[in-house]
Amino acid sequence: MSAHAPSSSAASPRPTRREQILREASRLFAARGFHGVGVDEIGAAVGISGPALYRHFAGKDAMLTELLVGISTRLRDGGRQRVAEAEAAGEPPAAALEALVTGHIDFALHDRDLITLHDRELERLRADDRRQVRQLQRQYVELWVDVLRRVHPELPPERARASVHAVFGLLNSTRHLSRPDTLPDRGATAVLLHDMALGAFRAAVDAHHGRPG
Amino acid sequence: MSAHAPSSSAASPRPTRREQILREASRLFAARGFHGVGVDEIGAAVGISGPALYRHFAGKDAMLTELLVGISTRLRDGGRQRVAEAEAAGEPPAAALEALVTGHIDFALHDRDLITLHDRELERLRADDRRQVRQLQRQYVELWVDVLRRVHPELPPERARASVHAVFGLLNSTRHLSRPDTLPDRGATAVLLHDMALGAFRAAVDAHHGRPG
DNA sequence: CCGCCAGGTTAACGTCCGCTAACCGGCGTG
DNA sequence: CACGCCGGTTAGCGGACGTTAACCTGGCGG
Repeated sequence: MSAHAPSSSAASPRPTRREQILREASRLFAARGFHGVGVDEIGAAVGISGPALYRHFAGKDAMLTELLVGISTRLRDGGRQRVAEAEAAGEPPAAALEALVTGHIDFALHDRDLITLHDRELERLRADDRRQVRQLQRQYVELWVDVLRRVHPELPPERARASVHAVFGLLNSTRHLSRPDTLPDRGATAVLLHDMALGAFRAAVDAHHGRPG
Repeated sequence: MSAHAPSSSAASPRPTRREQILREASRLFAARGFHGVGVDEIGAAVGISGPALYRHFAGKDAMLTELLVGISTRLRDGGRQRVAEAEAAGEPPAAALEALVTGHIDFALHDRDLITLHDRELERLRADDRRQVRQLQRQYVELWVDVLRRVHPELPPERARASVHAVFGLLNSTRHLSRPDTLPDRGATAVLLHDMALGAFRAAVDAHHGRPG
């Protein structure tokens, strides 16, 4: 991969050209699919045209790679940090799980296009890049599984993993949501998703002991 | 649309050529995306090659259209039928909701590729076909919303709709699941998803009254 | 037995697309 | 002031892709 990405941390007021391109590319890829968007179109979206993109990226594939590796990394690292903070504060595992849920929702609401891409266009990557992204995703899942099983040690690993995948599906549904026709504001949506995710987890646990009568 | 589809009901032992093509096309489209699959590839998957497909379909677009219209119609009609049956049997609304959940899970587990396609490749349709599919999807969502609000009349419509979308996300996560590395059998997965879906709905309702302390 | 047609084949066409080549202007630095 | 290079431009190439054309064949009805 190319060496010095501009260290995608807190929002810079003046986005660099690279960042503009990545932003527009993610928007277009999410809307029409990787193969459905041409380089001319991406260029036009940032006011330059066509082959000028090659001054910033090795090719169209490199843009998708950077987007997917970027979001997978940020998800994993953000999750790790939240869990570490909760533990450092001496909070119980349940608090760490809530922190994971809240963090993921923030991500899904803020970077909707990237959330869409990262489970939709993974197969378009070159084999080695795909392996890398899958590893990052797996580490993120395992982080959730570990925390979930610390809250409910009686939950078998495969069952915990399936529950986590299901909750990801629930949380990532924000991509269908959040259009003007839905809930009033993002806050309400976030709270609703938070509660539903925890409710789903609780149901997965309750059902595993005898069913609740 | 072309007139006489072979009335896609119960599994015929000898699938017609058209059905073979649709099956393989859905598999390939789900795996690599509509634009990522060539007609030669689809042909090869059923043992014929390339342009022979045009003896059965007007074009590549027509295959996708038929797949998406087909699954959207079957989802909506299947849901309507289950709700009608529950009502005819004099069962309470909660039973109808459970029937919807169970039916959707059956669908998601059995037609995984189609479930994937129908929220992933919608934008590739021609405008009028897209409108039709969206209308079918909307009717399916509204069916769920109506049943859900019959179970919990105090739930505001927008909140109910958001909950339904979130549960769809949860249920459709089977597409990530059900690989060999997950739960032992489909039955266990189905039960888990069923319980989590109902748990998520309950949480959406509980949170709406004062939070449970 | 003839002919037709359903359902294949291969060849070819036109377009689109990713990418490279060649060129160029402006601006910061020695 | 000259120069280099960063970041643009347009032209064009090569290959892939959807689709059409032209042709072929085997089985079935009259």
